[in-house]
Amino acid sequence: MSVKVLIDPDLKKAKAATKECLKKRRFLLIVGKCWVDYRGRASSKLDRGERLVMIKEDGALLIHRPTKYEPVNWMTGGEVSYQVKLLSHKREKNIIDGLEINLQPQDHLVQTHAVDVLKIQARRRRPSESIKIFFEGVYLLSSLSLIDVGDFFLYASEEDMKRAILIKPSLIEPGFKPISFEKKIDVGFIDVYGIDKDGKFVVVEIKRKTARREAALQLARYVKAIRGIVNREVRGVLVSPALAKGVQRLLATLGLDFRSLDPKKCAEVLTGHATKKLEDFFKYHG
Amino acid sequence: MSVKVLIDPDLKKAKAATKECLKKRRFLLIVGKCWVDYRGRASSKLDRGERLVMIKEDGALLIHRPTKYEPVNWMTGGEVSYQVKLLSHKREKNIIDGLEINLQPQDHLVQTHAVDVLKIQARRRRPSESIKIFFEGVYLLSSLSLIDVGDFFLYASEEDMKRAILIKPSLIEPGFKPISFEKKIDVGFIDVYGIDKDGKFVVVEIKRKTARREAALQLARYVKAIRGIVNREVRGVLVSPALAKGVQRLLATLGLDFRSLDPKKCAEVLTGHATKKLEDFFKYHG
DNA sequence: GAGTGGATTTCGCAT
DNA sequence: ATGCGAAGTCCACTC
Repeated sequence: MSVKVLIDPDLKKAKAATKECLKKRRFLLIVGKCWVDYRGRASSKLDRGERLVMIKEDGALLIHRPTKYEPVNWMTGGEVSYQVKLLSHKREKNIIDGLEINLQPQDHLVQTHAVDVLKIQARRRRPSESIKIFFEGVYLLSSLSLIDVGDFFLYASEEDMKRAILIKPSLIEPGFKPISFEKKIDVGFIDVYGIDKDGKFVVVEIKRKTARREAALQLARYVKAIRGIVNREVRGVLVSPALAKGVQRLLATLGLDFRSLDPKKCAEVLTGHATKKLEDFFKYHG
Repeated sequence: MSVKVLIDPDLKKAKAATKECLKKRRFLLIVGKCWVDYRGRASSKLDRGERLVMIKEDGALLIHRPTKYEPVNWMTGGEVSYQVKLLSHKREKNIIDGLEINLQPQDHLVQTHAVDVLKIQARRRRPSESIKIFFEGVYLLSSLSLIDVGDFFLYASEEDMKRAILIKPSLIEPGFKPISFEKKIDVGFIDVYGIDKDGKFVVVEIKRKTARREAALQLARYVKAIRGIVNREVRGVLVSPALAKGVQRLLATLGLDFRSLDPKKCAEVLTGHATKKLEDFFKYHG
C-alpha cells in the first residue's frame, strides 16, 4: 500500500502528479475548486465550486459535491482516455467588491483577468462522452495504490427470495412443489414454476418490494404463455411484501393470486438452512 | 476552505479526527484497510481490503473499492447517526507463512491474536439500515470544509425533448399543434397531447432511448383512456430515437404511429431558441 | 455488440 | 409520508 499526498500544490505540480497517477493507473483523489462540462448522452454544465474528484484504477471518474449520495458528474470505468493540461482562462471580475459574478463586459464595474487552470478531460467512445474538469485551485491531491481482493456477499435480494422459496416452498402455500427456477419462456423469465396441492401448474412472480401494476401484468403474460404450452390448469401467484394501490383488484380481474412475503423472512429461512456462504458470514460476524 | 490531513495516523488519532469531523459535519475521507457489514434493505458482508470511505456533510456514506463506478456499500444522506469507537478484534493467523487466511481453530497452523480496530457505524431509520466499518489500519484521513454553491444544469434529457417539441411541434409531424404538457390522466402521465392537421387528437409518448415493448403498451393505455373521455378520433404517436426489436410490429398491431427523434436534435432546437440557461452555457464554454 | 430486467437503485415531484 | 416514473441510471447476464 502506497500513499502520496500533496497539500495545496500549485497547478503545475498538480498536473505532474495527476499525469503520473493516471499513467500508473493508480487511484486518484483531487479536492479543489473547479467547474465541469459534460457532453455525451446529455449535456451538462456545473458552475464553479469546491468538490472531490475521484479517478479509479479502471478509469472510472466521479465528481462529488459536499452532499448527496450520487456524483454530480461521472464516467463509468472501462475504455476511458485522459488528457491533462495547463491552460489560461479569461475570467470577469467585479472590481468593486471582488465578488466573482459574471456581468456584461460593457459594465464598467467589471474587468477581465486571466487565471491558470488545470484541465482534466476524460473521453470515451460507445457511448461517445466527454467530461472536462477545470481546476482553478487544488487543495489536496492524493495518489493511492489500493489492494482489495476481499469478497463481497449480498443477502436477501430478490435472488435470495427465490432461493428461500425453493428451500421452503410452503412460503408460497401448503403443498406447493417447485419444479423450475428462473424458467425462460418466450415472453420473459418466470421466477419460480411448480405444482400446487391439486396438481395445477403454478407460475410464481417475485418482487422484493411493493408489487405494482406491471408485476401483475407481467405475471398474467407468463400465465397466458404457459397455458398455451401445457394442457393443464395454470395458476399465477404474485409474491411480494405488499401490493400497490389498485393491484389487488387488478389481480382479481386477471384471476391471479397474491402471497405476502417479506424478504427478511426469506433471509431467516436461508439462515436456518445455511449455505457455505452464510456459514462464512456468521462465522465472521456472529 | 480548510483541509486537514493525517497520513498513517494510529487508530486513536484517527478516531479523534473522525469524531471531530462528524461532529462539525465536515466532509470526511478515510483511506484504509477495513471490512464492512451492512444490514437493512438487504444484508451484505465485505471482506478485508483497502478502500476509500467518504462521509459527506449531509451524512451520506460511500465506500469505494479501487474500480467501478458504484460504491460497494453506501448510505444515502439525511437522518443518519454515526458512532465511532475503538475496539479489539480477534483474528486468526496462519503462523507458518503469515498469510491472513481464516482456517479452523483446531488447525495447529493457526493462532489467534487480538488486533485493534476502529469501528464506524452509520445508522438510519426509515428504512432501518446499519453499516459497520471496521478499520484495521488508516493510511490517509482528511477532513474537508467544501464550499459549493455552483449551479448545475443538465440538457437534452427527456424533459428537454418535451420542451423541444413544444417549441417546434413539426418535430412530431407537419401541422401538429400541442395542447397540453405532462397531462395527468388516471392511468399515468401523457408526455405531450395535441391535435393533428386533420383535427384528430394526438397522444405523444416520448422516450429518450430506444423504445421498448412497454413504451408501446403504455401509449396504448393512454390512447384508450383518452378515447373513453373525448368524442373524437384519437391517435397515438411514440417518439424516440429508435425502436427495440418487435416494437414496430407491436405498434402496427395496436394502431399506433412512430416518429424517430434524436435527443441531440432536440438540444439543437433548444439552442436555436436559447433560453437564459443556454446563453449562459455557451457564453462560458463556447 | 445489443437487448433485458433488477437494484440496498437514487432522485424528484405529486398526492 | 407514500407513490410513481425517469435516469447521462449502473450492472450482470443472455443472445
